[in-house]
Amino acid sequence: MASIKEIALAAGVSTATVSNALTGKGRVSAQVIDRVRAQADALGYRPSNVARALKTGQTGTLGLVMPDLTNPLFPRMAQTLTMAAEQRGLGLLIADSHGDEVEQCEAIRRLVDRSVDGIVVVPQKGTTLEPSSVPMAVINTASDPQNTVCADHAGGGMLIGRHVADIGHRDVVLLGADPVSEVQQDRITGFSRGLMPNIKKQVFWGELGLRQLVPSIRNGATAVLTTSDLLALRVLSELIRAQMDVPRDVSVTGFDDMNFAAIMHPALTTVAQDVSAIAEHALDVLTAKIQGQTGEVPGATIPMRLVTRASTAIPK
Amino acid sequence: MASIKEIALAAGVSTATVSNALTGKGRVSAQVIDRVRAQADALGYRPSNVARALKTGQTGTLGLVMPDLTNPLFPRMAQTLTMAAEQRGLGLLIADSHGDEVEQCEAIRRLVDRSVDGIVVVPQKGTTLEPSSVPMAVINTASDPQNTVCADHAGGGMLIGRHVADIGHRDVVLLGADPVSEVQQDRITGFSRGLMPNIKKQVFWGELGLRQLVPSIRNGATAVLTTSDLLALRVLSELIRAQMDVPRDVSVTGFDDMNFAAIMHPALTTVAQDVSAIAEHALDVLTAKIQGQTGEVPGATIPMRLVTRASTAIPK
DNA sequence: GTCTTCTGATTAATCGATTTATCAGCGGAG
DNA sequence: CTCCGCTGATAAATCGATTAATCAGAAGAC
Repeated sequence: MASIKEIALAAGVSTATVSNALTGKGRVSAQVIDRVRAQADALGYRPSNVARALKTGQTGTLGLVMPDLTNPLFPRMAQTLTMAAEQRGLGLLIADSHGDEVEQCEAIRRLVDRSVDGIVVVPQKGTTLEPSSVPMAVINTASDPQNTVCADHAGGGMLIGRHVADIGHRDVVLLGADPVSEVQQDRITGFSRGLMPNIKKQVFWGELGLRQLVPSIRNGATAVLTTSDLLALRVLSELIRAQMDVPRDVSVTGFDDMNFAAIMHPALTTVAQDVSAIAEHALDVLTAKIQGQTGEVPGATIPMRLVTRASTAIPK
Repeated sequence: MASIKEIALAAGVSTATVSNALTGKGRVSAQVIDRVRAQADALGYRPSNVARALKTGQTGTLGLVMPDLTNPLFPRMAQTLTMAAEQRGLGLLIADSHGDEVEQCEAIRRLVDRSVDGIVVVPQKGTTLEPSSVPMAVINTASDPQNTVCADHAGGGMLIGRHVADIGHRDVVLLGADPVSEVQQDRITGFSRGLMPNIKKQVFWGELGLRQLVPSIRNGATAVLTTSDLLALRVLSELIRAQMDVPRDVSVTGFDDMNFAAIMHPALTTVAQDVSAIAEHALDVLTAKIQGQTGEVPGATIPMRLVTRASTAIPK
């Protein structure tokens, strides 16, 4: 309600002096600063950052574009980014690109129209971003050339692969949900790399893959490595329906360590992303870009952590 | 980049006329409107809503305050609200009140400082909101006097209770996570109301309650009604550990129909919120308040929908 | 004593839109 | 012919801050 003008009037100085006193810029005597500060909080002054934004061209607000939130990891990312932004005194406007590349562009345009200072994008599977007027940070996967920071999906896959190999599996099924997703491709690649070369590997995708599962196991496979916890859950249902026990008859792994992974039965062996490290890094890069650092930053890759639980065991 | 001034120059008119032509206010001849529009999109003009906000006092941005996002329903609400706001041409700033009543106030203050036009609050369990200078809409539960709109938690509980009673259960355990939560209290109340009066009911809470479960079942209980899907998942693990089969030995129900409820094993009987109806109503009320409707709107209650799946069955 | 320098503050422009008050011109009424 | 009313457009104020330019006065240099 109270503006800089009222404070100026009350303190008997000019608005410029009030601004300088409150922001610490310019030259103001100590006593005047005190007087202005006193009047400011006597009047319950809160600066209008709309006005400030108009003059300075910075709104102190970032945008976040997320793919459709069916994947429960995204909300976690959104929340972590919100908190990380908050700590830097920034707001976060969230936009949703519900599964559509066109909508993704639209979402970015909307955010730009709302004059955000920068945008964090978790891109739609298999899309490329057109360059925009505002700085961007991309959270995707190492194999995306536009990538700014991401979890080490391939590395996480390797951890899983090596774990399964270590405990003795020699015939393994790799299951992904959608081959269009670069992230899932990288995870599958990681699996293969983590398993020894002499291990038999079969890669399946989607619904079709789910149906190929049981035959493969009857044919000798002893482990199913999936590219998401949700997918692992579906695999579990499928196996139970086929009267198979996890982990006695077959080991199953997930990816991302979602909230239910620890409490489901059997508890799921999976790998966890360091979401907060990713968020922090994304904002670091983005704020640097906003402040005009021009140098191209190489994409950072945050290691994943193996979480071994009950769903993997030594093959019989 | 291009401002109203450049358009004015290019079209040979004043800035006032440009503004009038583009917004459809004031008196402008048809030809001038055409000329201005042509220049506007020739220059790729995008209005600065920072400037607009400064003059009009409306930013076209709403705030959303959520409790800590451990509950996976909240992200869904956040996403739905984001989309609903988007459709109305509004932005949504999300703030998190990580589990703390003080933080909740802080979050609201931060949003007000960012000059949002109104705030949607999903309050922290067992807290009250202090009145603020900006319009608010509260999404909580019917028994909260500040409530604006909510799912019919008691009604949902009733649906569950009645379903379980209908299929023949006569000794039932009601399990909640935290008695401080008004929402969970209402759900439990609903359970009781849905079950016939002659049915034996025991109410348990939290970790302690989880440990009382198996004894109660050994003692004759045939169904466990929980106040959340996540809790139901934990119950399932507990029962499997005790060598009990769901639903053969005991029926289990959840609440909210979260993403994993349909694909876990056994698939979970639960009730679903009409999240999008709730979001729409919240925004309707909020925008009405912003436009100055002063009349107190009575809290609306959106019915829930029973989803029967494999986790409930006729008791043996 | 004059000239420079530095300090502490003010004046006024500015950001980009909206909006009120004003104005020029034109047609019709009297 | 003059006055009124209407239309289409403009000038200028305004929102609330930031900031470049300016200025008055005191202190220090020579």
